[in-house]
Amino acid sequence: MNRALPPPESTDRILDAAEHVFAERGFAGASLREIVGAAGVNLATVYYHFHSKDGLMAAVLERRFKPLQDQTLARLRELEAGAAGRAVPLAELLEAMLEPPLRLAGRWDGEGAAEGRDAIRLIGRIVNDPDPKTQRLLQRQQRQVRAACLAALRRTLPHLGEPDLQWRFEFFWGALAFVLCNPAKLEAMTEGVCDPADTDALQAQMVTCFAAGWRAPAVRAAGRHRPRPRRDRGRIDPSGVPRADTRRHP
Amino acid sequence: MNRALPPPESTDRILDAAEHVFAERGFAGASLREIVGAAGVNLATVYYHFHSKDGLMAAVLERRFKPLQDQTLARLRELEAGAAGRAVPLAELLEAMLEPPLRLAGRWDGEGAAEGRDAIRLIGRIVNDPDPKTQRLLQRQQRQVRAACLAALRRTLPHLGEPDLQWRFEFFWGALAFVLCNPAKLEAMTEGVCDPADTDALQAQMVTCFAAGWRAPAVRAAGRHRPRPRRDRGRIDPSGVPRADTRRHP
DNA sequence: GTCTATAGAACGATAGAC
DNA sequence: GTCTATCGTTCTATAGAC
Repeated sequence: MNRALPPPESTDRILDAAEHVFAERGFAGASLREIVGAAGVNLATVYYHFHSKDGLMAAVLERRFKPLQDQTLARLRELEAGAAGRAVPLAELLEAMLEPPLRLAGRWDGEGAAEGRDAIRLIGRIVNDPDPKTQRLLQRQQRQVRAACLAALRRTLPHLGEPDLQWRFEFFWGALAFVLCNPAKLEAMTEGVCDPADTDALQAQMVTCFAAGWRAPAVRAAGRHRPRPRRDRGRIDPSGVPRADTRRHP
Repeated sequence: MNRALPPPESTDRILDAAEHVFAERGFAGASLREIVGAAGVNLATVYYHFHSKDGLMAAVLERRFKPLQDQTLARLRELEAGAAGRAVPLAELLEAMLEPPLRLAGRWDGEGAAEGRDAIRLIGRIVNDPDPKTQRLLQRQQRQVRAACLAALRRTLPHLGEPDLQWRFEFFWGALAFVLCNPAKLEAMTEGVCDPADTDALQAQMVTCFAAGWRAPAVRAAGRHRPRPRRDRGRIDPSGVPRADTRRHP
């Protein structure tokens, strides 16, 4: 297909290979030897350019996150400008949040082929990684976009209190990451009913589901966080979760 | 607190420690040495009882999944019986799906302390793990519950087509896993607005958001999966996903 | 069943020639 | 900048005494 393009520099080949292997095996499960094998370079080259496994991962993430951020922020600014002081319609906000990741995920066939898929799968991996180092990196990257989205949502959904808004905001990203980051699983679980490559269907379903979900009334702030007040409504189930006879140290 | 209980068997201590370390570091990132250190047993003991790292992980998961499954299936049967042929109300279905994991996650303070949290964090880890071996194990475990939930939902939400239903079903579990499996991140990201220990608030928000989202109309089946038909509505953004010219060193 | 001791392999990282 | 060669560590897993 693309014959005229110059061969990718070795750093790009390393980043591409690392993205793939990290997405496939996770950070801890990936070995630099598999990465350099796939990239067709030497082990020492990685250390020369990125000086550690951590540094390589940081470079891989930065390459993807920056454009995603920029695109989303640009779309939001555009919407706010067009709204001229009024609240931006909910569906448009949702689409602005969805479009950059979906466009990346949609690069599914053709020349970009596996690139987008690996990138998205990797993002899905790390947003669920509790490792503090990863989380700091991620949080720093997402802070600005998150604030911008929430600010717009507050104006569009003034009936929601802050906890309502942020819980549902997390639901949104969680749902998106879940279906995007593990396409093989989605297809297997739904037995082909949901096609992870069909980003148009995904976008439509996300917009429909969350526009309605976010418009739902605020949850009345019931006396929050009394230790365990959950009503045991008509329980039968005799099997409890295993009790404290499973303990840590005697 | 609980003094009369017999000391936990070494297999239970190993399972508890493994659950904690697997949740903290992931499967690949966890080392058996850290696990046996926390469990206060010898390395060989693990191999005697579980005969491999894989076997240990399988045992850890089985201990948690079985009760979760049984509880959900029991709740669903109970609801269907009470409905006597009519469709089960949506809110009750949602609560039946939420209660078992939330009860496990809610074991947050008191004697069970970190147990439930580790279990839930681990589940959150593995549902997002693309490793085929993990996925087969998970799929086998979840198959029955998934089918039962979907069957009930089909009766309660007859206006939804099969793709609508299953997309939104995945959104639901994705959202739940996202907020449950990484409590530290949720609290940091929301700057304390969302308290992951407040499972009552989480349940209320999930029910409200997804009851509305699932009741939303079906997405009209637009001519599905033409390669890249997404309308570029009034784009400004010149920054595409980075092509191969974003590099590290000039 | 529970231990010590260690095999055997893979890992991240570095030194140093070119 | 790119290579080969290797260091030192850590890992899963096993052998064999008690």
